[in-house]
Amino acid sequence: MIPKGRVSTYGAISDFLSLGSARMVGWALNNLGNQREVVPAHRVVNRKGELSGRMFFHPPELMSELLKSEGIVVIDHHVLDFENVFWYPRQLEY
DNA sequence: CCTATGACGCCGG
DNA sequence: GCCGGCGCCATAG
Repeated sequence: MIPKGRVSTYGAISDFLSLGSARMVGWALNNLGNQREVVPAHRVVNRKGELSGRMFFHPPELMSELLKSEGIVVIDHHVLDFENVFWYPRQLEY
């Protein structure tokens, strides 16, 4: 659900879905399997706006490339202007 | 069973 | 704001 041009965090998603642990979001993303195509995993960063999961992309630079193609500026593995780009999960948004 | 290890994050000092 | 400690929970060994 994360809109293009925005990013969310492991903690926010865990909180919204009441998963009990932000780690579970990382676990889920790592076990997407065939759903990799429909889940925008590249839009999930840690609470500091850092691309902590970049090593799971092939190649690793793909994560920042995807974000850049959506208008997000990434500098040194960090989302620029993170506070304003951050998106907290809601019901739906069009 | 028990320990260690994470795509993590809150809290206290 | 940084850092250590700890809670979190699925998995591997």
